[in-house]
Amino acid sequence: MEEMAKTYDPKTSEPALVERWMSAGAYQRSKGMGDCTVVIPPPNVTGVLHMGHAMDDTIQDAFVRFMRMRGRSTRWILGTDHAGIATQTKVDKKLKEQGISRLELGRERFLEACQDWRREYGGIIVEQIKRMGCSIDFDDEKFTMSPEYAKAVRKVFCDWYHDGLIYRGKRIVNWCPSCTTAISDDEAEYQNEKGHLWHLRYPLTEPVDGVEYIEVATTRPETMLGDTGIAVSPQDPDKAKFVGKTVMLPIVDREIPIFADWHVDAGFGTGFVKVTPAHDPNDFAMGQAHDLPQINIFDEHAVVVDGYGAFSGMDRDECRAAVVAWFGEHGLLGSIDEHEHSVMHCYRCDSTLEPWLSEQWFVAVDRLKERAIEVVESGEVTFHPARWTDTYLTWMENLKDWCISRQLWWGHRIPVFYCDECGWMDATMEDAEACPRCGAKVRQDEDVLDTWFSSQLWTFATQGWPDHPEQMEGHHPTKVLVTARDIIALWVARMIMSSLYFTGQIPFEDVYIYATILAKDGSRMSKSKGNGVDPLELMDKYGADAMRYNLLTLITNNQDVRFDANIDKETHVLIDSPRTEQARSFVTKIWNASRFVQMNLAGYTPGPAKAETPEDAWMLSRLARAVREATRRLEGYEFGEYARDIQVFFWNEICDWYIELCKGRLLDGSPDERLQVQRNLVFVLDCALRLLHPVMPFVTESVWDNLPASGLEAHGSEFLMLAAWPEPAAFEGYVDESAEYDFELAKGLISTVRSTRARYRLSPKTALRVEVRCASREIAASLGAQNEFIRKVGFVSELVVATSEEFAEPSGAVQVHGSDFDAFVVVGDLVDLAAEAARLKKELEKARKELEGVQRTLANEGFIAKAAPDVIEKKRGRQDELVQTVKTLTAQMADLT
RNA sequence: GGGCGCUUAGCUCAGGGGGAGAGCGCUUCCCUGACACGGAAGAGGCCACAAGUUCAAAUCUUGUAGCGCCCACCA
Repeated sequence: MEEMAKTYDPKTSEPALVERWMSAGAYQRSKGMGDCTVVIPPPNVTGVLHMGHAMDDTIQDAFVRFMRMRGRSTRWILGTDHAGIATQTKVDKKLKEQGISRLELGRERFLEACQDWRREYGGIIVEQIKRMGCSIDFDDEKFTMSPEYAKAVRKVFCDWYHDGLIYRGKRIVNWCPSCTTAISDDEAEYQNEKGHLWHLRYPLTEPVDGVEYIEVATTRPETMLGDTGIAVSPQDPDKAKFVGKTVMLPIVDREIPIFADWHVDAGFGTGFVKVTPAHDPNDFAMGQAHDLPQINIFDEHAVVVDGYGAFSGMDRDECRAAVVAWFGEHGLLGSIDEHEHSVMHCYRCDSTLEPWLSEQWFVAVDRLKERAIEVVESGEVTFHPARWTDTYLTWMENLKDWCISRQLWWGHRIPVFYCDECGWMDATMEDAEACPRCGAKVRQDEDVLDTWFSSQLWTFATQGWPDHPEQMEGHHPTKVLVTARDIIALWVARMIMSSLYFTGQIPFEDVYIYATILAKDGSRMSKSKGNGVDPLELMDKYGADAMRYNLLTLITNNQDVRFDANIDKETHVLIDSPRTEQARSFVTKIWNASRFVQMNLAGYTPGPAKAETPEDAWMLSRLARAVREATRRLEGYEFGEYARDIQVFFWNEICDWYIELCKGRLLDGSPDERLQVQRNLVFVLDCALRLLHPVMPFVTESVWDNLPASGLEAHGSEFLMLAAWPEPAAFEGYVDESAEYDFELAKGLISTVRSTRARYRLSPKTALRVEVRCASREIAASLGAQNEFIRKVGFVSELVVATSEEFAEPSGAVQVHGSDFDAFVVVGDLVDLAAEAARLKKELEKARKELEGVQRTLANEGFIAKAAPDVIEKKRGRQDELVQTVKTLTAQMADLT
C-alpha cells in the first residue's frame, strides 16, 4: 500500500472526493430497512450560503450519513424556493440598471427575465451545498415553480377554495407604496422612530355641557380625511357623556359618531381616538364592530385620491404637513408632543408601510389548526429541543387567517377566473378562456400567492403528489425537518396544516430547531452590518470538515450561539476563526494518527481484534463505550455532545494513550505481538473513522481509502460513507470495567511521575526509580501487572510496587500522596528543597481547608440523618483520605526542614 | 406588554443538588522515528446579585440587574 501523504490538504482532496462520491451514485437514495427521508429547507434561488444554511445542512448531512451507514433507506431531497419578493426585487434592480422598467416590459417578458436570472444565478447555492460535502441527491433537484410543483400548488388552492377554506375579503394589509405590494405581517419589520403626537380638535355637532369640541391625539394626522368615528374607553367616566354624540369632521365636513370600545386606553393621549377603518388595523376592527364606513383616502402609491380638494394628489408626507397647517390656520391645532413609536417597514425596500384596505385572498385557519395542534400535543410531531413545542402551540392558538395574495408577478398566479359580464368566478385546475355560464371572455386574478403558500407543500409536492401518490409510499411522513426557529410559525406550522389536510399524514416525525448563529459580539449577523461570516471563506481557509465539526460542537441547549471569528472591518474578509482552526487541528490529528498506523502495517493480515494486554482491554472497552455513546447521541439529535465526545475519545484516548502504548510492541515486539497490535489498531481506527464520518466525511473517507480491511465485517464496500455503522450491540462484549479501572490507576501513576519531574525541572527523559505504597493488595497487583508499560511510558527505570505492610520508604524520594497509592519518586539530590517545601505548604493548606469542610459536614446531624448512605460513605472515605494526606504532608515537611 | 434564553477561568463555551471543566490564549520544558495544526506539566474562577427551599445550592424556587431573541402592539 502506498504511503499516505505527509500533510492532508482539504482544499484539493475535498472537491475531488465529492466527484468520486457523486459519480459512484453514493448520494442517491439508498435502500435498506426502515425509511429516512429528509427534505432540505429549500434555500432561495437568489441566495448564497450563509452560516445558518451551513449549520442546517451540516446537521442534516450528519444525520443522513449516520442513517445511511446504519442501513436505513435514505433519501435527502434537494430543491430551491422561487422566493417571490426576493427574486423579483433582484431582477427589478438588474433591469433598472439597464434602464428598463418592469411595467414597460410587461408581465410575460418580466417572468422570462426571472427565469433567465434563475438559470444564471440559481445554481450558486446548490454548488455551495455540494462544496460542504452534503450527501443530498443532486441528480433530482426540485423547484417550487417547476410545472409539477405548480400543479400541486394549484390543486391545493382549488381544493381549499372549493372547501370554503380560501376566501376573498377586504382587509387591512401592510402595503408597501414603493413595491406596490402587500407585505405579510411576518415580513414587515418594526423600527422605533421618533415622531410626534399631534392634538387635533374636532368640533362637536352639539355642545356637551358647554364643551364645544373634543381633542384627539394622533401620530398620523393625514389619515383624518378618512375618519369615520371617534372612540373612547368604556372605562373612562369622564367620557361617558360624549358617547352617542357626534362631531363634525373638519375639512371633509362629515358627521361622525362617538362610541366606546375596549381598544381604547383611557390613560393615553387625550382619551379620544380618531377611528380610520381603512388605514389602521385596530380602527378596522373597531369599524367592523361599530358598523363604520371604510373610506380609503390613498391610492396604491399612498397618494391622496380625488375628492379632497387641494389635498388630492399629495403624497402622505405632503398631506400630513398640509393637514397640520390647515388645523393651525383654523385654530383647531392643540399641542404637539414628541413621541417615539414603532413603525412598520418593508423588509425589502425599507419604505414605511401603509396600512391599506384592499381585496385580498385569505386562508381560513380555524378548521386546519385543530389537528395541527393535536399532532404536536400528542407527540406525533416532536420538537427538539422540547421547549419549542410551547412556542409552536402558543403561536397556533393565536393564529389568525392568513393573507396569501401578493401583488407580484414572480410566483404562482392565483388560479381564479372572473367573468365581468355575468359575475361568474371560480378557481380552476385548467386556465379558463370563456365563461362557462355566459360565454364571455374571462380574466384571471392578477395576484400571485405568498411564497410560503407553495413551500408549505414541500414534503409531499416534492414526492410526486398529487399525480403519483405511489412515490410517497414509504417516504412520507419524512423523518426530520431541520430548521431555524424564526420560521416555526411561517413554515413549520403551515406544513403541518397542509400535509394533514392533503395527505392525511404529518409531514415529519421530528422537528429539529438549531440555535441562531450570532456574530462574535452577540449581535445578529447581517449584510448591512457586514459582520457575517462567509462559510465559503471558512471552507477555503480550514476545509469543509473543520467548518462542519466546529458547527456541530457549537450546538448546545442554548437558543443562540456566538461564532468566534474575526472579520476585517473594512473589507469584511475573514481574518481568522480560532475554533474552526482548532477543528482543523483535529482533522490533521486524524490524518496523522492514521498515517502512523498505516506506516506500521508491514506484514499485516486482517484478523479479529483481541485484548492481549491491559491497554488493549482498556482501549476496546473505551471503544465499545464510544460506539454506544455516539449512536445514542445521534439517534437523539444530540449533535453537539456527539461531536465533543468523539474528539475526546479520538484524541485523548486513542492518540495520547493507546497509540503511544502500542509503539513498543509495534516497533520492538515479536512478529505475533506486532500482528495483533496491528489488527487492534486497524480495528480501533476503522471503528473511530466510522463514528467520525457523519461530521467529518472528507478526512475520514480519505484515510479509510488508505487503510486495509480491519476484522470488522462489512468492510468490503467501496466507500466509508456506504460502510456499516458500528452497532452498539455488537460491541457490548468488549466492555470491561475492571480493565478500565486498572488502566486509570496506571495513568494516574504515570502522570504523577511526569508531574514530579516537571516540578523539579528535570528533563522528561530523566529515568527515575519509583516506589509505590498501595492502599490495597488489589491495587498493588494491578500496578504490578502493568509494570512494563508504566516503566516505558513514564520513563521509570525501576518500579517497585508494594502494600503498606511490605513497604519501606526509600530515601532521597519525593512523596506524592494519592487516594489509591503514595508514590515515592526517587530524585536523589536533584531536588530544590525550598521549592518543594513551598509546594508542600500550599498543598497542606488546601487539604486542611477541605478537611475542615468535610468534617463540618459529617458533624452535621442533619446530614447523617438525611443524606443518602452512599454519599455519607463517600464523604467518610474522603475524610479518611484527607486525614492521611495531612498526616503525610506534615511528615514530609518535617523531613525537609 | 406577553413569553423564552443567557450571565461559570483573559476569550469562546460545556456541565449541573454532595470533591469547579474543555478548547484557545498564557507560563515552563520537549523539534522522542504520526503529528510543533504536536507532546508533557502548570498558573488562572467566592460559577451575575439577593432572598428562599434543603442536612447540603454553581446546580432547584422566587426576585433583581444586564445582555439577547421571539410574539403582540400604543392611537
